[in-house]
This record gives sequence, structure tokens and C-alpha cells, in this order.
Amino acid sequence: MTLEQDFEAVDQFPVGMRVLAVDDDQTCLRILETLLHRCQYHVTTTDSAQTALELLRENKNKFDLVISDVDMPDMDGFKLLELVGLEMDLPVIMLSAHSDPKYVMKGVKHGACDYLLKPVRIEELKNIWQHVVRKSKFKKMKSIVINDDHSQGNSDQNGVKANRKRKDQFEEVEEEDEERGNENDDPTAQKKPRVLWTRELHNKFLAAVDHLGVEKAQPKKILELMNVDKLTRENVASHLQKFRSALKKITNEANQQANMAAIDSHFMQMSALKGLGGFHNQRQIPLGSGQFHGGAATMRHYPLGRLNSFGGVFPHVSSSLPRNHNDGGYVLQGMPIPPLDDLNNKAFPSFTSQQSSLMVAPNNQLVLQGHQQSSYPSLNPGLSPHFEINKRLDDWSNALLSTNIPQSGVHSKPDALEWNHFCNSDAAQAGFIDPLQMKQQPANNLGPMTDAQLLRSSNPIEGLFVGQQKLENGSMPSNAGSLDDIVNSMMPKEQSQAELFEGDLGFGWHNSSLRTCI
DNA sequence: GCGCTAATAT
DNA sequence: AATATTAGCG
Repeated sequence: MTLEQDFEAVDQFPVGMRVLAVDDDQTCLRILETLLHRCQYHVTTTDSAQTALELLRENKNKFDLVISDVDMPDMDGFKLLELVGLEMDLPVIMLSAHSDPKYVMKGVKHGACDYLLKPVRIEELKNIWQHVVRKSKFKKMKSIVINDDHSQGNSDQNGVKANRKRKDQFEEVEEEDEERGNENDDPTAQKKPRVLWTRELHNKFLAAVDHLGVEKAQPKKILELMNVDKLTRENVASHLQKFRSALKKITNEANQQANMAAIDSHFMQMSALKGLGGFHNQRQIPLGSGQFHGGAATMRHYPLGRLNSFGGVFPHVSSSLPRNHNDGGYVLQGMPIPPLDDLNNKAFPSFTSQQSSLMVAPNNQLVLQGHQQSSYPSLNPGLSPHFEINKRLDDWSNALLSTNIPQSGVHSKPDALEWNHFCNSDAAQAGFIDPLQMKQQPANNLGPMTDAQLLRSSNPIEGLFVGQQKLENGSMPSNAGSLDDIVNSMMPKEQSQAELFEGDLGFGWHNSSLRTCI
């Protein structure tokens, strides 16, 4: 489309749009009517809000827009606004001589789609039809003639194009909405609520992923296994994408650290690396009870044991990995591996055998509701080969969730900073390692990897394990976030604290506010 | 049609 | 900031 054409298109507006104008002041009303007429709207006027209301009630679907003064004796314009909003979902524009923000705010709060100041200018009135379009009231727009002539010759047919350069926010809305409008003719149609990934919902997600195995966990299957009403494949896909991003990031970080550790173990004499914190002199971390229950804020140390049995999560990667060796200065040397019991003793939700549904919370988000019997016995803990590690998966996932992973762009080069840092490090430059070579051998644990690589490689477990050590030692660069930070920042604030670890059913919501069921 | 990834929108 | 949607590809 040429610029001229675009300009033309912007200039078109519906002729005959049915406007109800309300103002107790006869003069104002007359002026308003005149101006609206000039805009080629079909205008009905009344000097009382009460009458306006009756007109609207008696002629449902006979008006497209209401423009009403605020200060009126019989009925406050806001009251009218409120009632109209309640009863017919028409776009209402408030008109007032008061520029007081309080008034404006009040209008906005009550659902006014615009707030015009007297005296009204015709330029403003020319634009008001867009509110109708925006309100998705296209059905009611059927009688409105959209001037569709995009030819360049007759631009002044409406005589209103002159001052359209300031058409500001509506530029491209027009055509799109026209096209879209036909499908969008249900006034009651509301935006789809978004899914709020509560801990519990995420737990279900994890259970499904765990059940399927990370490699085979695909949106559709996960969705089926989760068996959550109203959850869509797209929801799951989106979450899965984030999940994998987090995994990738953590793994890469861990790999970095593994590299460092490996180097460290062989070149311990290097002061440069010592400065970064080596892994010798491992201090054992208390693995006893309650790290997670103590609350993230108080948890100085990430529970190491959580992550070292990821074989269940990554079924194909664990066996080949050396772990907890005492020979040869291996990176995992000295790492305490807690008995499974310690981990399993923690209460965690048996999310796997239940069906839940999402309900709409007041903020228009879908939150996990309750449970019913599931038709998916396959997710029964007893039947899931991986279930016993769910707790640790869960914990691990806490870390993932708290990690602020950019959704795109930034992480396309995972850990570029750290990678560069490493390549520029003394170790690399001293020739102990060849950064290039490392880059060429990602399978060697030495460089960023693709998701596919990650899913197939044996690195994740070890990497995570090592990463834990790093974190535990406080050797994690501050910009990578402390463990506390990771755990703390994961879930939405409402859930970040107690809820984070309990696996209880609390959503951080006040359940009473969830009454608005679908 | 699905899944994946990245990019972009809401 | 967290999710959703879209595009391009296999």
C-alpha cells in the first residue's frame, strides 16, 4: 500500500454510525449534535441520562455508541456509564468540562472508552467510531457504511481528511479490525484468560514430563497426561519452551563450571582459577531436613543432593556418568550423595493421579482449581518409573522456574558472556585449553549446546551436579545469581515463599476470590 | 498437522 | 515478567 493510500484509508470512517448524545445543557447538546452530524453519524439526542437509559433499553442494538456529559442533574454521567456498561456493553464516551484527573480516572474506572473535554472538537469526534470497532461490536456495525474507496482521486469526499495527520493511535487499526471483525462479532466474547502456572500446575507438568521422559515429552502428550481442563496444547508448548530454555541455561552454566572444575583439578596451581573458587576443599552441606521448608530467603545453601539422581529424569544419560568418584581428581569428587530416603521423606504433592481444572480468577487468569479422579492411571506414581525422583525433579524445577530466562533472543547464544569470559580467561589464554577446540566439541562438555544435544547428551546430570557444587561454594559469579536468588525468584511472588516447597494446594490466592468459576 | 525454535505480541 | 501467538522450517 502506498503512503497515499494509507493516508486515504485512515481517513475513512463509518457513515451513519448511531450515536446517542446525552447532555443536560441544551446548547452543548445542540453543538454536539451538529458536530456529530458533520461527521456523518446518525445522531440521537437527549438531555437526560434517564431518558438516555430508556432509549437504550428500548432499542437494544439500535445504538453503536453513547457520548454523555458527566455533570447532569437527574443522573450522573458516571452512573449512566455504569449502567450502560452493565446492561449493554456499548462503548461510552464521557464528556466533561472538568479536566480534573480524578474525573478522568473515574470515567476510565467505570469503563469509559474515552474522555473528551469540552469544548469538543470535531477532530475528536471523527475518531470516536474507532471505539466501536475496537469494542468488537462489528455486528452492530452492519448498517454502517465503511467508505472503502482507496483510490487516490477523491480523498475529500467526506471533507474531513484535512486534519487527519494526528490520527495517532488508530492508524492501522482500521483495516485489520474490519477484516477481523466478522469473526469477532460476539459481544460477549472475552479475551482468553491466561494460564497461571502455579506450583501445582507446574508439578503436574513435571509429573508428565517425568513420566514421558524429558526427551519424549512433547506438548500434546504432556497435555494429555496432565489432564487439566481447559489447558491447551499451546499452553503446554509455551511452558515447555520455557522449561527447556531454563534447562539449557542451567546446563550450560553447569558445563561451564564443569570445565572450570576440570581445569582446576588438573591445573590447580593456577592462581587465576583459584580466584574463581575451585572445587577442592569441598565442604559438605547439610542435607538433612528442611532446606526447602525453611523458606528460600533463609536458604543459604542449595541442597546438593537434590540433583544427583537425575537419572530418572534423564533416563539415558545417567549411567555413563562418573559420579562421586574419589579417583583422579574428578569434579564430583567428595560430593555427598544423600540417601534417597532423605529426599523422599519430604512431603510433596501426589499430583500425578489427579485431574484438575482451571478456573478463572478475578485477574482473568486461569488457575488450577481442584481435583477429581483421573482417568489416567498411567500417571499413577506406582506406575511411573520416574516417580520416585519427582521430588528432586520438583526441587530442581524450582530452580529452573526461579531463573529468569529470557524468552527469546538473549539466550540464543546461551551463556555467551560466560563463554567469552572463559575464553578470555587466563586459563584459556595461557594455552591450557583451546577455546576454539572446545567450541568445536560441545559434546566434550565444553561449549554451548543445542537443546537437542542437551536432551541426548549425558551432560545434564553431571552438569547440574557440578553446577550445584559451584553454587554451594559460592563460586558462582554474582551476575549469574545466587542459589537463593534462583530459588527465590522463580515463582510468581504470590507463590514464591511457603508455597514453593510445600506442594500444598495453596495458590497464593485467597480461595474466596476464586469464586468466579467458569 | 505437529513439534521445534526464535521472534514478537499482549 | 510471564504467557501467548506467530512464522518458518523439518
